[in-house]
Amino acid sequence: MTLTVYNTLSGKKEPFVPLDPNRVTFYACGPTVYNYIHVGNGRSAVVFDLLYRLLKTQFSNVIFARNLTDIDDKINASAKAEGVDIKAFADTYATAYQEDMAALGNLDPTLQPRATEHIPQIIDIIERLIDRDHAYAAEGHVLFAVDSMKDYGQLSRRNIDDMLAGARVDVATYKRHPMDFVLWKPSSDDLPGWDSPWGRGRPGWHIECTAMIMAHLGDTIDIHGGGSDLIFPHHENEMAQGLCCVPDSQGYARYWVHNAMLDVEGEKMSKSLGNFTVLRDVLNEHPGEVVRLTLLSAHYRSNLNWSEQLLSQSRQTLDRLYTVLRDSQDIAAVEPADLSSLEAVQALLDDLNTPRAIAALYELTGQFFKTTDNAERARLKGELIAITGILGIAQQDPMTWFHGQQQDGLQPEAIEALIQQRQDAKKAKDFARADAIREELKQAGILIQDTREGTQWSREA
RNA sequence: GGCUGGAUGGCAGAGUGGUCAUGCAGCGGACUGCAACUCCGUGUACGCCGGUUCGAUUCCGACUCCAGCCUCCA
Repeated sequence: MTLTVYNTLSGKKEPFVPLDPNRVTFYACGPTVYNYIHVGNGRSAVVFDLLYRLLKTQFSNVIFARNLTDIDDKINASAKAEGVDIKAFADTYATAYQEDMAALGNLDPTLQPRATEHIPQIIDIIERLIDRDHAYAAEGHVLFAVDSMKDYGQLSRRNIDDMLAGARVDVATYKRHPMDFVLWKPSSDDLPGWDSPWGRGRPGWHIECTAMIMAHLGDTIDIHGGGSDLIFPHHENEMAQGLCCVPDSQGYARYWVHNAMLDVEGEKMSKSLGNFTVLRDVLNEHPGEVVRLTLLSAHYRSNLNWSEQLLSQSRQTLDRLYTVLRDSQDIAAVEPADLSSLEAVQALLDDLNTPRAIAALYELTGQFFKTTDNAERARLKGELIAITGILGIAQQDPMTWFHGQQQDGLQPEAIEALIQQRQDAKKAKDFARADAIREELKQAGILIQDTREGTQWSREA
């Protein structure tokens, strides 16, 4: 069973065959660091982290780069509005981004290149584009000439004329063609800038990704990922640059993978609409694994409507998975001999079908609770661990999951003591006393269960 | 206006030309002193209209509605 992915470029689901199986190259668009990311941004990051994990099960050497765009007019404007240093401002949010990624359980990418560290490479690509007549300098700007490329619009399946019909922007006088986009723009003294053949300036959007890809991954990469809202213009323009700056290019990215948007009440969650939920606010209220599972609960190419109800369902799912792990603490997991024979893994290999994988996980838990055969339980535990390992969920110790962090309130020793008192009361048939203790614990946010494994407790979500 | 995707039971969400998705919630039952956990049982779901077919939620066409992109956006 091999991995298949939906390729935006072809509009079809295709088997994934890397150019070089010994070096799989994968680039995902990271954030422009000018504020805290919202949950929708988190979805993209989780989806591509999952793809990274999955690729690692199939190939020994996967190079995964996720960039940080730390030079951008929005950064400049926001920093100025707050009256802080631009670089310090960008660094603040870059750090916050890393924290958010970790909280979601995302692995560290192989590389996390930053735009400002690739200015020479950016200038080099622009020069090559000019040399090859795909770009031109005008009034301190350098622009990419879209009509110099016959397939421009291929990725987003649109032609220049159609786009012009819907265009609502004023066309800058220095553009030869209205759709031409900026590769380099002049910086005034109060803005970040670098010396270049076209004067002191800074890169336009799009170009930094191409520079980082070519610097670290190569002229042709296997997979390029990002949100579907980046298909046009961002990825279209990246592809145009990437193809045009290389003679006889073998392709810029061979597979384009795009995740669908997160919705709020049927509408895209976005910064411009202002209907977003800041990811770290959610992470303050819910465990990272709950947020992660929620973001994976729909297929990545389907819109996902964000809601509290969804979060609590994910919480329940994780409780169930952790219940299996808790009940099997004294059973050694048996590692599956063939990972790709597992239903859940097959589902994931089929274009990251996470809902089917989660359903398969449920099947496992059901089998686990039904059987009393420890050999089978050991096998099921092993399968569950293998699958949750790929999904990046249920990675904690089950007792840590249920007992939570040592916070304020009742400490474990006190809780255990009360539970013992309740056991004694039950033994003495003093059920009123037993229930009173249970109620007392509940008031303290502690729930107890008399399971077949003995009395268990957990902190209320 | 152009281009992409969607429309599945109370909710979430897969999938399929003809027998089951799955989960949550609900209902009934087992277990339990009671709860909870766990188990068992329980639902005339596939936007609308045509067509193809022995048979369509699934294929084809029209229609309605929704979302996304065409401007910064994951």
